[in-house]
Amino acid sequence: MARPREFDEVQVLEAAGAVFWAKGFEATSTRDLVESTGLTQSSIYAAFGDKRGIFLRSLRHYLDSILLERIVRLERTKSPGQAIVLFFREIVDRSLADPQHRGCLLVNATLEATADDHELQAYLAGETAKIEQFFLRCVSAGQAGGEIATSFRAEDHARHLLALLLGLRVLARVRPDAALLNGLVGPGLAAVGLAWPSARRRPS
Amino acid sequence: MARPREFDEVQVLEAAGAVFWAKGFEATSTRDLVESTGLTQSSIYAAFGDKRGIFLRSLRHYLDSILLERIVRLERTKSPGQAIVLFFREIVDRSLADPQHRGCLLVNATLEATADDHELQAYLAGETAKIEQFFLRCVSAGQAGGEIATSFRAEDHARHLLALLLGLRVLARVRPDAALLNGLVGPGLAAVGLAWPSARRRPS
DNA sequence: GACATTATGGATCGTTCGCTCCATTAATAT
DNA sequence: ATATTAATGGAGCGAACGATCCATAATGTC
Repeated sequence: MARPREFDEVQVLEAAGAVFWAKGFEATSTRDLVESTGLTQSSIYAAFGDKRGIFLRSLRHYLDSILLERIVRLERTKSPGQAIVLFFREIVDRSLADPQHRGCLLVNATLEATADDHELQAYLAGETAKIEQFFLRCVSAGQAGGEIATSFRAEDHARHLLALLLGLRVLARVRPDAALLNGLVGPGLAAVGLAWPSARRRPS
Repeated sequence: MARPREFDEVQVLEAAGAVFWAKGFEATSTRDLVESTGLTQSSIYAAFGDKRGIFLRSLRHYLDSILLERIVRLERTKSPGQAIVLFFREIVDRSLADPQHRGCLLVNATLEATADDHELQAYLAGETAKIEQFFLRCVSAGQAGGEIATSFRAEDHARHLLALLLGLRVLARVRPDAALLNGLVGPGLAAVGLAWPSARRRPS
């Protein structure tokens, strides 16, 4: 047909996503993207349309390759309760391991999206709902199997776990402290009747 | 001495804060501030130094007049457990009542602050720590009085409540839904042994 | 090998950005 | 009154912004 691309799209999306992740959409300039991806402005605009386009693409790539992958992997190989516990285990560990303390690209994007941007709002709402549905499936199955507390409806347990996750990711950005992040998960998981390995229960 | 100011500083800080709250720091231009405050650029720069200056001042005003006020008021007039419950009650109600779905200015600012901005990071970390300390005082007193569960150390209960609050505020921005926001608080407060009035326990 | 098609590199477009200059206005101090 | 100090209004600064144009390079089709 024509001249082929010289760049690998996945590599470019990850390079661009890393900058958006660290600095946010507004604070990232197209020159920043040129520097991080190695592409020229021409190539970026030819391939992705505009700045918003490459942002949405890198956000989608991040969600599919990291978040969705984690959900699928845990749900396939672990029990419902263990899937929840290990989900939080991985999030905490990755949050603490990131020297840039970037938190979660989805959360960062969510807080930067304005109310009038209906398209992005709808997409972000849908993605958080995916996480919620993952928790819901785990809780429902866990309740049926006796692994998870039936104190509340599965829907509300799932909502609570979602909020716990998002709050954890906010704190990961501003206070990436092991005692804080590990400590808060214990009571959170206790609400659904799950034990958090690193939790120290109150000496009594 | 000299010519007095023609504007009311509190009004200006609230007008500026409202814009930063809705759009974020980067997406707010100094022209936006001119429009929302009614001041000229000259007056803004003379009074607050630069864009960052008026942002920090309006953030501080927001925290002192809304968040800190709420903490002081509830802690003075309510029992430890009820202070926690009513704190979440007010947050949920205000989140649902805001037609712009702005969430929380503190959370928004936290997610926009980059890791290299040590001054802002330290300030934001300190403010979240203030909320955590409020929860800690309530939990400690509540545990001593038998109102709050002693299942975990008071520190971890407080950390969990902080994460719950921040997660709630994230969801308030992207999914301001009554069933979601009310539903997630029930299991969260149950972890500390508190009842959430609007919670529907599982029919069994 | 000529042609059509697409990618690339680099310059550059018009706009908006944060911010400043300066003349003017309004107050107090002497 | 006059001098002094600070706030105001408006024009405008240089720089950075998102985005585009165009000549050139690299491929497949015929």
